[in-house]
Amino acid sequence: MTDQIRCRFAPSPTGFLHVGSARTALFNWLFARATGGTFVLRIEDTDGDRNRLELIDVIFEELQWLGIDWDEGPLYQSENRERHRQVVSDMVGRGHAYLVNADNEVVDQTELLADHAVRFRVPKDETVAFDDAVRGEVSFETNDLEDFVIWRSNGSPTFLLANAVDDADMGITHAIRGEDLLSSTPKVQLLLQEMGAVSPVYGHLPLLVNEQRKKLSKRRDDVSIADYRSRGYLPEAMRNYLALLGWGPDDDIEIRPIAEIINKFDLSRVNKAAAFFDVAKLDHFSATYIQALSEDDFVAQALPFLQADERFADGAVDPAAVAMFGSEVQQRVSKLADVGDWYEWIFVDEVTFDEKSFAKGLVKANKGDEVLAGVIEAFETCEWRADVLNEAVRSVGDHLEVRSQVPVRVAVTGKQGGIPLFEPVEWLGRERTLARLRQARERLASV
RNA sequence: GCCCCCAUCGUCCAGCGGCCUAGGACGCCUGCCUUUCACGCAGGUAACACGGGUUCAAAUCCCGUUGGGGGUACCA
Repeated sequence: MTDQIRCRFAPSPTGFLHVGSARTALFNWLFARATGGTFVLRIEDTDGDRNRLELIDVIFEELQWLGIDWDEGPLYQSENRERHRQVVSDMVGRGHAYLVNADNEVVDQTELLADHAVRFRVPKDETVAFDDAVRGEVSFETNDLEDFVIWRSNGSPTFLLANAVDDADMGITHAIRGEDLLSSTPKVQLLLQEMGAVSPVYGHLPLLVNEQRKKLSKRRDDVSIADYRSRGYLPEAMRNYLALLGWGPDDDIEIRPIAEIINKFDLSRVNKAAAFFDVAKLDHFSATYIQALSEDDFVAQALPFLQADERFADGAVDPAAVAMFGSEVQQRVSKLADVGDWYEWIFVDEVTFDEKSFAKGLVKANKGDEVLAGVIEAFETCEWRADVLNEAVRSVGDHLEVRSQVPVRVAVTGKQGGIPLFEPVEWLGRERTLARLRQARERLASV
């Protein structure tokens, strides 16, 4: 049981889950699942900011949404305050750490004092080396390290101290985290060493970067998992995509069930170079997962997004109609928030013309007005059935020797592209369709 | 500045000394399908940063250069 792997995801309670953090959580989870190890969730609330519990819940929700479950925890670092204090106090007692006042002047005391911070006494002329699980041998000289703070003057431990103590206490065997923490590793190792604790194996994941190749930042970049969730990306797609940032299976198959990913995952084969979070590729993954949904499932998942879509009046979205054209929409979207684009003309009272479409599909179209006139005439009396409507439009086009569908489509939907036209038109009904056709003709005449 | 890390198509990965005239995916382009758009299918475009070694043989190992990034807080 001693070689049982234990890894952890240790976010700080910021109130949202960053895509980079999510990737870190995912890799830890994959590693645990791949090795039969234990995945622990620990909240690094070193400031003891427990009144922000609801912010922590957001992180749990996003992890659950991604299908990342944990075996132990959540544990709160703030609950180990006394233990942390004891460790710091012991270090001071042993002379391996010292007090410092508000002006950063050394205070010669062997007991912890209020309003005094504690700095760790970094040994001189030593080399701290460790074998990083993804990077291999990494080493630092202690002479390059300053005596860092391990205990704040407000009576709380710093990340460095709490991290070292908790990993040791929890028997964490592998600490897999972002590369931004690489240079803090020697400090943690020094702490561990001083405590006489065994160091976990560290594995530093390559950073996720933006197009400028800078670390993804909350301010500049679109980084909240919640945002992607609210845009209707499927969690399986997001998880699959995230798994491929910094790692790839040796058989080149990218989109695959999570069980296979777990099977193929190998921490030692994780990349070292930073990766760009490419939304275009995410879109492709998401589209693929959406297409794989059953039609019923797609409709059920799309409905809430349509109902929340501000383009539609209350009650305008007819679930039966959504279901009727569901499969056509399903193969055209990459995220659920986009379904409204395809249903828009169907559920809206008055279509808004896309200027480019209107110009191309009607103004510049060959005999656009004549097509509309012919179709209006046919639609006034023909049987109101999709196939009949389709034939009528074709026949008008044949007589005029032009392609007649696009002008009609633009007139009725306001746009050039879209799902097959005639079934929705049948659903729309004669009156509304005719009204749109006539309105388009008037608009055309006024150009 | 100092410390550390990194370097294969525009992007994400495969490649772990010979199978590489470098493979897959996204994107982009072309064609097919289709009186719309998309899906699908078939093609195409495009990379081992540079310079030295080591070796019979290097994208793969070593060194250097250049470039990029991270850290350098009583944030984590």
